[in-house]
Amino acid sequence: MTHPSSGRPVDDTAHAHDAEILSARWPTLHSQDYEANRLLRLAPAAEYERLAPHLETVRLTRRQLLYGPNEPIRYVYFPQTGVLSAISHLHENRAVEVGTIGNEGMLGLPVFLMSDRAPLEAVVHVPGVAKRVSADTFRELLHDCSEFHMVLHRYTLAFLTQVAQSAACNRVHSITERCARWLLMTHDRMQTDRFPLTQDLLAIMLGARRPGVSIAAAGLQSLGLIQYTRGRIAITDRKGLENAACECYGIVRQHLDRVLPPDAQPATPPASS
Amino acid sequence: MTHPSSGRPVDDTAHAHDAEILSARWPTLHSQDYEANRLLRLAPAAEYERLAPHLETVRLTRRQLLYGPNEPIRYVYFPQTGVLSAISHLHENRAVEVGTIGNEGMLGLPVFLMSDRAPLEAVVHVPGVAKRVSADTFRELLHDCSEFHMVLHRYTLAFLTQVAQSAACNRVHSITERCARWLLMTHDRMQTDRFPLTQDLLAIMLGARRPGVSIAAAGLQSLGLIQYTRGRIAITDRKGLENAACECYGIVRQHLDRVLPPDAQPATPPASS
DNA sequence: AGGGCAATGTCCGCCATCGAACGCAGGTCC
DNA sequence: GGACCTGCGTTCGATGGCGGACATTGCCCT
Repeated sequence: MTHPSSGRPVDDTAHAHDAEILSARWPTLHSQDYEANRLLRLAPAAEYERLAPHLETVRLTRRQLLYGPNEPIRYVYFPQTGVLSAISHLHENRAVEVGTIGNEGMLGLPVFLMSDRAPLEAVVHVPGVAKRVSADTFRELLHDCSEFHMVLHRYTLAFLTQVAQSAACNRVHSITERCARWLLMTHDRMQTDRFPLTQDLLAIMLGARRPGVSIAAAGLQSLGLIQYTRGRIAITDRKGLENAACECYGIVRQHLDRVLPPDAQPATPPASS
Repeated sequence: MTHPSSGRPVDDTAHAHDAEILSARWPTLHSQDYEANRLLRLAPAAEYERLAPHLETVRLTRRQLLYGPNEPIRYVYFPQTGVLSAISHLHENRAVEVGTIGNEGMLGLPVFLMSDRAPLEAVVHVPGVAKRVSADTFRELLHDCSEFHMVLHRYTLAFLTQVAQSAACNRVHSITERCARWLLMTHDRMQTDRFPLTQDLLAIMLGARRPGVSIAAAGLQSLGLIQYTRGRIAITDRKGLENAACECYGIVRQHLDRVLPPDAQPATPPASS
């Protein structure tokens, strides 16, 4: 099932049809070609080089559980593609997404924040590829990476902001608004307009019932904003979706891009100037 | 209106009747007597001493705005008594609390996290006293305080957990449950069973309407769990309240106490071993 | 081609909460 | 003592979303 040859992604549970997504990218791990993950991209060259040998590229498959609530976190993930979710579980069967992680961020903040676990579950939402480091190695390496340390601080704040906004949003906004917001956030983290997503899953993400999401999604579709069939969804009118979504989308996005500009270079320049 | 003599708290808007709360405490800023704030308490002596000269004690008055959304944060606050709230503001008039801060924590995490602002508002909820440092000084001092740095990392995680839990809680639990939870969280941060609190304010905190809170509060009172009149509330049956509250209370509390034990000593022991 | 499952559409009754208003009472100030 | 404000209780209709169930429709598998 896996393909244990040299540079290939480690993969426990891959489906064959996920493979083509990543065909172009992986053997060039630690050189200066474009790094898809925003955080790694913002690491200065020296610190990136230090990290690189310990980064392994793995494939993330749909619904894969990366860690459970209050379980020790064994790896820290830097997604290149795909989308992950941090999910809070309440008393049996109720579960709500509290945070979304894609190539703008990392999964495993608790490791950075001096703990080895958190009461959240991490699940793969949209399949993709990530680089990962073992938690222990990561902890050690951080000592010598002051610049990257700061990058992670900023990301921590951005993530905190996202979660905080969700707390308010979950209280105030309608299913349709939240649905639109969620789709936009996911779209931001994707390279294509089409991605796999069932309404079942979406319902959990939004902390709503599936029929409710069904209606909301049908509404958005009838407005021509999205289009979906059996677990595949396509964003067909982004502007329109932004209108349909609540303000929360813009607030979180702007804050993220302010503290971690998507096109910024590392503060200690690679070689020039 | 203020009292600019030597060690006295700076105070822009104090009401006279808040004064007795703090009569015993303030002139002994930087010595090793018991520090009321859990984070400062966990700082090793050397680092605490470095911080101490820059800490000024201020009085926090009810409804005082400590900073507004997206405003530069000028001070970092370590409450000794009283309770603060981080509030998310949505499109005009809707506002929801996303985090609570008392003597277990600090206000101004964005400063620690390499930013100078966040889209949250910070308001005093229950009057009290806090130590504060200017944001700039705090940033500088942090470089030399690696142990305290770690403490703050842990607190960041605890706060993140609290906010994440609120996101889920806000989506799922009833007003009564959230009301009970909120009272418990506040009670944890208080030294007494009675404190000022209007249902108006409580409604904002819970992101609900005032009449809704009125009913929930009346319910809790009729069960003998609390008691209130005109802006003063008393916790009369803590155990009972814990039963009435949702699981979120316990989850957040346990997580906090695990990453930052309330009675722990600084990791670099004062003199022994 | 047909069985079966996964994903979606839809219907019902119901309840918590909303939105907006009005009435009352305790405390404060003149 | 009276005016006033703030905090609390309560009412009414409206409604979004819940809980649970059932009917469809693609897609996959054999």
